[in-house]
Parts: sequence; C-alpha cells; structure tokens
Amino acid sequence: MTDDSNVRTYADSLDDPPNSRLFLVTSKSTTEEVIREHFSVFGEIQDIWVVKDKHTKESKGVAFVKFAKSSQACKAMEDMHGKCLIEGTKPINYYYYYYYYYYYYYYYYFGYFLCLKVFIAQSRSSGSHRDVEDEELTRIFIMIPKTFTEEDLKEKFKEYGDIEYCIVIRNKTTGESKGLGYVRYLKPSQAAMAIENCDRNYRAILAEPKNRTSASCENDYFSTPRSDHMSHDPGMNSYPFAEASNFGVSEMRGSDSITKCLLVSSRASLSQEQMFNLFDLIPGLDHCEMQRDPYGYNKGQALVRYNNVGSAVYAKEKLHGFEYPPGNRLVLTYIEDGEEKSSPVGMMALQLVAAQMMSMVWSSPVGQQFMKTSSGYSSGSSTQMNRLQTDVSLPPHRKLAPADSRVKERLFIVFNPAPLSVDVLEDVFCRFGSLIEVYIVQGRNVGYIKFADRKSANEAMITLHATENILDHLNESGIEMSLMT
DNA sequence: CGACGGGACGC
DNA sequence: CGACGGGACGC
Repeated sequence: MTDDSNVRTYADSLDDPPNSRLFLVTSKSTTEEVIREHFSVFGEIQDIWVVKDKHTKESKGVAFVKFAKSSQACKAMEDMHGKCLIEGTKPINYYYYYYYYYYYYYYYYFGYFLCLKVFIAQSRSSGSHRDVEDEELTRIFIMIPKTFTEEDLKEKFKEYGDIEYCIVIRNKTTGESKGLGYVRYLKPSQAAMAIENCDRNYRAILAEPKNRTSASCENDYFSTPRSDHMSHDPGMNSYPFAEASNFGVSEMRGSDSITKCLLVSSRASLSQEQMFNLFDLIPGLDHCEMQRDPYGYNKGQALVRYNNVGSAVYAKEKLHGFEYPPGNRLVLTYIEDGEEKSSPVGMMALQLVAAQMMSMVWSSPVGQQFMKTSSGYSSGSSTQMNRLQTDVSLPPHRKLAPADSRVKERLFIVFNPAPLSVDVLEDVFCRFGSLIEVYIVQGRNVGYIKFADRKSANEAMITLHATENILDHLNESGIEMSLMT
C-alpha cells in the first residue's frame, strides 16, 4: 500500500461517510451558534460552516452541517426541514422541548412552514447542486441468501424502520432468486440505520435510483402527481387507472395489502388542517389525524382513513410522492385497518369506479383551485359521494376471443369527462369472456366494446352498471352503457 | 429562489 | 491447498 492511496485529504472526509453532511437554506441572520443549538441533539456534529461572502463577510443564508453518521444527518433533516429557527434561544437542553412546543403553535397559527430547508448535501465531487431527494435515500440494495422471500426481508429489516416494500430480484423466466434484493423505507434515516447497523454480510448500500436517464428524472420512480398534472393534461384521465393496475401488482409482491387506511409520512411539519384539506379532496374521508409522539409533538406522520377502499387506492395513486408543500414529498403506505381485505380482482372494479369518479373531482374548478394555491380551502365538493357502494367484484381475467370472431353484441360506452385507456378497459371487460375488441372513438368521449357472445356483453353491462347508477345518481356522470347490435 | 472555508502530513 | 469478491430493478 502506497502512502498516497491511504491518505485522505480533509476535503474528502467531508463526504465520509456518504450522506452525512447537510445543506441548510437558512436566513442571512442565522448564526453557527443557533444552528448548533438546534442540530446537536441529532448526533455528533463534526463541522458547521455558515457560508459567507468572501469580501463583505455577510452570510449568504446557507450553511453546511457535517455529522459523524448519515443516520444522524438524515434524522436532523427529517425533523428540522420546514422548521423555523428562532434566534437567541439558549442552548440548554431541557428547555428545548418548551421551545419546540411553542414553535408548534407558532407554525399552526401563522403557517410558516418553510422557514428552514434542510437537504443532504451533494457530495463535493459531484459538482451538482440539485437537491438530493428522498427516493435516493430510502431504498437499500442488499445481498441475501437465495432462499430469502420478501417476507423474510421484511422480517429482518423492519427493526430499522417502517418498510414501504421489499423486493427479491428474481430470474424473470424461472422465478429463481438472484440473491439480491431491495428494501424501501419511508424515511432516509431508516435506510441509513439499516445500512449502518445490519449484518455486514448483507453488504447493504443505497440503491441507485432506477431509470436515471438525465438530470431531470423527477417522475421516474414515483408516478408523481404534480400540480402541473392537475390542469389540462390530456392523458390525465386515463392515467390514474392505468397506473393503479400496475401498482396493484407490485404492491402485492411487496406483501402489503390494500386497505382503507393510509399512513402519510412528511418531512415538513404539516398541520392537521392542511392534511385534512388535502385528503378530503378525495371523497369518502372518514378520519385524518396527525400522529404525535409521547410528548405530543408532531412526528410528521398522519393516519388517514377512508370509508371505502377505492378512495384509499385513489388517494395513494394521486398523493404518493406528491409535493406538498412544494419540495416536500408525501409518502403514503397502506396500513392494516383490521378489516377483511379485498381481492385484487375486486380492486379492479373499485379502481375503475374511483378513477372515473376522481378524475372528475380533480379536474373540477374547486380541485384545481385548491392545488394551485395549496392553501386552506375547504373542499365542499366531495362529501356527497360518501355513500358510494364499493362492493363490486369482477370475475378473473379471461382470454380474448379470436380477432376474426363475429361480433354478436356491442356495448356503447360514454365517458365523462374523458376516456379511460384501452388497456384498462380491456383488462376489465375481458373478464366477462369473449371480448373481441375495445374501441375508443378518437377525439370523442365514447367507445365500443365488441363481444363474440351476447351473454358476456350482458353480464359486463349488468355488473358494471351497478356502479354507474350510483355515479349517475350523485353527479349525472360516470360511465354510461347501452346495448347495440 | 439556495452550494463549498479553514487548516495542514506518519511509521 | 481451501473460501475471494461480487452488486441492479419488465417498458
């Protein structure tokens, strides 16, 4: 070993271990002492550097904080992002909680949610100033015995934090494990804890994000609904359900089942009211409550329960990864609600109903207004749908009829406000058998479903008509169907 | 919008 | 003789 290879420069050590340095956007008046007061509770601070103008010595309003461990930096980021540093407080530890309590009400009343921004700093060598996002920090890549299943992974890795999903990498054709896996946590600190503390044989490292094509790869991992999707994106109306069907499959693999309850995880502190207003945009909200720790402090998590599974599925689709407030990605996971689980097949129907129903709600003026201002609108538009029945279940998939089959019956469907995708419709209508083709008239909100068998068409119409009646009754819209020959 | 100083080497 | 080093996701 030569001297050179073994010597680290001081600059190198700034990013060792990786992701142990924070980048803070503060105000120009925030001092090193104030930062130390608020951040030393998270672990061993090795360095604090308030960036100043070389000549004027005035602070530029940004700072770097180096922790000994990545988990400490991540926890500090999660807890301090969105908080407001109040200057002049004394660094006496047992007063800390009183100040904290005071801040909580301060935020609640005045809505100062973004006083302080906290990110994991880009490594010095990267040269990029792009914010490091949570999805780069929450998924670990591990080497595992080939006998491990997703359930084994979950069992071994849940001690480090809340797991969103586990995946064993398998050979696509044989299904045989490749001895590699992924675990996605809700929070960066949890992934960091796993990496720091799990058995070395797992060789746990942060997973490289999938589909990293360019600098702007924002929507690659999350099917991220953003405010710019809320306006007049022509693809929007087919989007929710198409995503939902893919999603359902992968989530099953992650061994989490679909429920009416969601756990919302947020880095910024959101108020009860903000949470409520956001999730109440989707009809059927039963309950929305911020989770508190034993001292009564906001943990950045909320429990949301809908009165039907379709609404919860839709909420997850629309709001998982949603930035609210901007820069703060919400993470949603299903949690057990103690009730019987719906079958994946039944979910298809629920999602169809939900997607159709919600695209209406979300593209309504009230919904758009809310998303644009992201302020405290109360959404009066939604609660009328609370009574929606969601007990529809669908038969299993069936093969399509040969393309050259004679059309015995044709369903005519009217979409409101816009068509669902052909894939989705095919997925649903094939279940009644003898489906030949789904055809949507270009540029119009209508389409035809061709069947080789009259009975199949009838059953499809009757089964799906039950949901349509409800929609009609409530809003004079939804999917209309009629028989044609 | 909001990104990189100061200090100084070991068996 | 005797156990290193390797490592990636269906669009």
